[in-house]
Amino acid sequence: MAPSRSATMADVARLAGVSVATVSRTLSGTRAVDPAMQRKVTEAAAQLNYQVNLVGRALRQTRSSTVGLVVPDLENPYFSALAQQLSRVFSDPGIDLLVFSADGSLETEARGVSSFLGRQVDALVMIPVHEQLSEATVTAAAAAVHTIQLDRHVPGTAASYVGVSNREGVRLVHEHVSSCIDVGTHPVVYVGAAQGSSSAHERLDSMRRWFSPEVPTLLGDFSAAWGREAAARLLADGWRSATIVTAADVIAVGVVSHLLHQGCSVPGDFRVIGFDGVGAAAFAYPTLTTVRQPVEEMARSIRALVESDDEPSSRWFDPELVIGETSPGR
Amino acid sequence: MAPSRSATMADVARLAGVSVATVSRTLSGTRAVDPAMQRKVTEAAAQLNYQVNLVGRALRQTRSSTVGLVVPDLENPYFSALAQQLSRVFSDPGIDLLVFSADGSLETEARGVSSFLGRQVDALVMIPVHEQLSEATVTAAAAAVHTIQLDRHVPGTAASYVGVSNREGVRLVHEHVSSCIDVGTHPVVYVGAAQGSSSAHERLDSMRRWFSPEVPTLLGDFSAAWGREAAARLLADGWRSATIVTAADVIAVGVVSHLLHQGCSVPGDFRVIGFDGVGAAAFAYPTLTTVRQPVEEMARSIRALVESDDEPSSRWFDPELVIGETSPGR
DNA sequence: CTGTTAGCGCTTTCAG
DNA sequence: CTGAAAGCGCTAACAG
Repeated sequence: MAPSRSATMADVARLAGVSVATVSRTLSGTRAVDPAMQRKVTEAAAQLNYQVNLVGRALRQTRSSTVGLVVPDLENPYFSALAQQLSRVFSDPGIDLLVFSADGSLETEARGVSSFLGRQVDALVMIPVHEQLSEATVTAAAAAVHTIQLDRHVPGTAASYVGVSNREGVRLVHEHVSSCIDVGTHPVVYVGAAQGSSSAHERLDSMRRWFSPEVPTLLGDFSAAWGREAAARLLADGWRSATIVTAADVIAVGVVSHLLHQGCSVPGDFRVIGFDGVGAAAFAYPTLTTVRQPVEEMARSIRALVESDDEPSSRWFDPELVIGETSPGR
Repeated sequence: MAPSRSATMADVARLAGVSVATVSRTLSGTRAVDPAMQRKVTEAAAQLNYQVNLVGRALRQTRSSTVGLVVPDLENPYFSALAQQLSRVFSDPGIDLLVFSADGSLETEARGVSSFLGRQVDALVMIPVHEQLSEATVTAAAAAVHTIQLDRHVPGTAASYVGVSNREGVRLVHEHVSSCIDVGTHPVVYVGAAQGSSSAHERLDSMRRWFSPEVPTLLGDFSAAWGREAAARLLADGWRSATIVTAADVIAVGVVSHLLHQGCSVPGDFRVIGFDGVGAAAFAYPTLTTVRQPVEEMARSIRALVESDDEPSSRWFDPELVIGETSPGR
């Protein structure tokens, strides 16, 4: 079927023999309408297969019942989990969550934000690509619309923030590891992601705080490929046993995979600990000891922020340690 | 900073001392404008921090430089991979790809589609939730705008289709398995997803065609949890060795994980084969033998369809077998 | 409860 | 090349 010009409210009004105002009121239910007219309108609309033009509505109302979400990347399972939870919590009050991927690029991120602003979103949720370099974009967003940063934090902006306490997460890891081994004599290594995102930054800082300022550190990105490479480097450097704390489950999966392929024992030789606790990684073999983030609660908290019209505020959730086979309890 | 009413073209025109038409022409570059005026406009716009209101533009132009993507679920790594690739290919020609998750629900899917239609998207890409029950929604979409079904197919609609040949995928699996074992005497089991999506359907049909009409079959959903459960059932039913073909990598990960936890050998006792070949599953231990879909090419093909204004058409890509450790070559 | 009408911000004829 | 003005489809005053 060839796309045909679609019916407008005026068409419906004409067919139903009423005014456009009555059509509008019937269809959006903003005001009482005589039941008889209501029926005529509904029938005419059905007959013409009328679909409300949200662009017209948004232009008039200067809002759009839409919340925009800008993520750095959709292939990171943690981000897709957040996106999925957010869609779900906004579905209920009839708000459409639209997702835009910045594809790891600051320029694309800026484009996504101005696109959403130009579309008159009611609120903007974003996981900033970079801790410093995304500042202009976050600031621009916050100046125009209610903006909530998620997971990653650009300091000094007027936007709200929802995330997990990375410091508490690493504290849980430290507590767990301490109860299993003697942290003073057994080596602990950190495989993280390069500075740039606040979560990477905070996790590294917390490692230094809870374990040791000199904790050996390998920094790459949030990917399984990087996990493999990091493990290869450790082995090449002569490590034969250690506790490897990682910045994300995907990294941990790569680390574990490489170690096992090289004939190392996990957790015998190497304990491995992940971060995030969402996605299929949790179901892999062996199961991961990880820090689980409460993504569902975080999503609900964001909805609450969007609905309230309070001052920008920040909320840190406490994560939870999940014991798996890559680092079992004592 | 409190969100303030943002500047409009009229404001820019006033400040620059020109007409709104000139502002429009300068900013969108649709027509030649005197360089001097151009400069005045650009400066005024910068000074007022002017951002074009895309809603006004879309209302006037009846299009929006936007393509909508409706997926059943963002947590399925295959879908997020497609979403990511699509964002990337549309980024180049300056089209925003906006993603909406139907959260597995037909109602939400319908809402997503009418939302995009109401927003005047230039084209709509959708992975239908259900092979039959999504028909009304796909048809409605196709009647209003250029619509392309992706991965899953609702028969008998006027929408284009881009996907992989599941029959060819299963043929590759059959060829591989036949070269490793005697398919006549060694058991082959299929762990799939319940009918509903065309891909699940086609993969099962192809299993029956290439292997045997009586191939033992367990149907669940596209999740690692289901993979685990299916493996548990197989063991409970007394299976001690088999080749397990699955409908997706996430399922395969769950199957492998459960088997290894129960002390079975993979691929010694059980060979396991996945489908999709994207995401972190490929980096897990042991590595998966799987059927890789050419997601990048598929995304490019969709962009080509959107850009051309031809009749609806369908395109099936050939997948590729990737040998991993869960079912090595002979 | 219903109808008329004025715009939301923008692009695009149409004159000049 | 520039400006005035119409109008995209809708909702919200306002008057009846």
